[in-house]
Amino acid sequence: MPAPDHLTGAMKIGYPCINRSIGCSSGRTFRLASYSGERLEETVRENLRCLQEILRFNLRECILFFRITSDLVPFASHPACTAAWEETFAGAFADLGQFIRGHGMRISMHPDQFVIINAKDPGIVERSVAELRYHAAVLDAMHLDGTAKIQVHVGGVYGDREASMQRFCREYSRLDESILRRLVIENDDSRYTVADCLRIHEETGIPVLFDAFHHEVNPSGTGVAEAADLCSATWRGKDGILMTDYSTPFPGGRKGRHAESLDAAHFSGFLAETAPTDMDIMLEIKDKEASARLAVGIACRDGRFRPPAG
DNA sequence: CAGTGTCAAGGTGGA
DNA sequence: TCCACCTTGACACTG
Repeated sequence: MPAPDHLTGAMKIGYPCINRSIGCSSGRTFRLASYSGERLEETVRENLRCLQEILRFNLRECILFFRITSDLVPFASHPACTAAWEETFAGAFADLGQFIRGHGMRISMHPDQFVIINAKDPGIVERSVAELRYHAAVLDAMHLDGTAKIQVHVGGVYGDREASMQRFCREYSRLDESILRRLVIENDDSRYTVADCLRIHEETGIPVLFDAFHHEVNPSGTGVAEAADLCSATWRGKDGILMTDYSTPFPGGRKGRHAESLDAAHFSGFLAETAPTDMDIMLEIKDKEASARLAVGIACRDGRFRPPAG
């Protein structure tokens, strides 16, 4: 079922992984030491049920962008996990996917720091690929198209930026198609800038997700508006429009930290500045859905977001 | 039962 | 060469 017309093309706003309002988590996990097939199945069942609740909440609030937690299936890429979770929960995943597509929602995932595609140690690369395969399997199980993305950082520098970027390109070309169609890179706060990511894009074709906050902390010669525009051009039709990570600088300065709540004026200014660029915005703000609700209101008022009819 | 140390996985930079 | 830090929530143990 295609997304309703009134939802396509409009900016979508969202938040990552956790909803603090509804009293359940879709990322419940447990210690590896207490791993068992039963424990896994019980946890995944509960996580999927909660994910459904979060998405229903989001729909009510016109929050149409959401990042699914990497802990949805705990230890999925670990050798300890031999469970056929894709089969066991095929129906639940399919239902979630139908809900997402039917309401014109967009999904991303963001494996954490341990996924290093350009690592020098082949073992790290191998574990990273396994983790990416798991992320792709989750999105595939929901039958989501190529606009549902998996975002990663470029990786380590290892004292030689050029060689490390080349290593990224080399490893990238070896990835499965199921990963390639979803993988995007993101500029980070200390290693690889937007300019670095764009160079990797030129070599590989990989889309560049724009992290506005990281770009402020770790700039590369362009302003926010131009950087957003340049990143936007790396996304093709099948990728959907640009994804942007946005957060307000933490008051009081400690760089890299995320603010407790959205700075409405700053956000409004950001929207105005980047107005020419079509994008979906992920708010990396500690209070999660509260800020997303506020942002939806602001974007609505500023004419960047059209709520669903009815 | 509240408080808190620890958790699969890495890279970086200072000592 | 080693260790704290990055950033984060929550599991699971301790008293």
